[in-house]
Amino acid sequence: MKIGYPCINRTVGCTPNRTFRLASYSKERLVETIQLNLDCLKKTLEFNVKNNLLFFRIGSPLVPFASHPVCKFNWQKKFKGQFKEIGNYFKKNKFRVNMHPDQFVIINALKEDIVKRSVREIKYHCDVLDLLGLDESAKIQIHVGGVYGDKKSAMERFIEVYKKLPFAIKKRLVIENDHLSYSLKDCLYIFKKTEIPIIFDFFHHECLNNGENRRSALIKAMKTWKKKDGKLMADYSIQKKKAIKGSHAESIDIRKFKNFLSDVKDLDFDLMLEIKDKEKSALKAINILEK
DNA sequence: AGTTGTCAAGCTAGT
DNA sequence: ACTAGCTTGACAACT
Repeated sequence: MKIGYPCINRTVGCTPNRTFRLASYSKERLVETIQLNLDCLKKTLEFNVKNNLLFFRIGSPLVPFASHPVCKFNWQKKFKGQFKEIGNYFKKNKFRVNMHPDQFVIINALKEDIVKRSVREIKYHCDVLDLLGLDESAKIQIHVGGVYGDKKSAMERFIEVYKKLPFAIKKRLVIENDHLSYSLKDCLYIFKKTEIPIIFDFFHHECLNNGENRRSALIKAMKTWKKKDGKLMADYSIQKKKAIKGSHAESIDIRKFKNFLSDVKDLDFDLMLEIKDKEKSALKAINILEK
């Protein structure tokens, strides 16, 4: 099992998610920001290697406005060498990598324009992973979304849109069970029609399920990952106290985490800790795992 | 230097 | 009607 945390490290003193306002867009600003983000990404990865945190989620703003019409600059070409270098670092250290596009990405939206922009945005995420030279086990996770009061139709729309996506996207796209609309069971239905792998979110499963315990649910989700997809990816979090259902806790609860591990650690999968204090909790988790 | 309102994009549940 | 929350922060203008 590899353990990781998403997008940003609070210790290294920089962020790989710098961006800027659309109003101040310029090619120069874009190039400058991408450079700073790549530099920080490298620094973050070095921290992770040192601490054996080998599952990492790259933040979407790595290349700001990449899928926006304002961006006409060929950043892919300009930064090709640096992406390759970071990709080699990922590979050398056997990292598991994923990305998670924003909530605006809804490929089964009713408005054609939203669908189009969503696909563009996913394509950008693919470009990043492709430029890094990562294989099909590097995934892009999205929620099914697009309910608009009729989940059944939304699922059918998702299936139809997914079928027509280019292979470059299909090979990386995975769906995540969410805490409001799509349970594991719903995702399994979509899997049956599309063979899209399911990222299993333990916390969301606690919020929305059909009575399966977490171990048996995890096993069901694991079966949706083929060999070329790599091991199942899972998200882990716990409820933040005195906050609305679904908000993520500030830090890991050691007792709960040990209990969690004892349930599932004999099963081989990679675990992303979606906890607000990021690497701080990830370090606690890896220590518990390695003990 | 520190604080605060706002930022490309959507949706849902809760108030 | 409005906002918090989502994986979530960071920018930029103002004090």
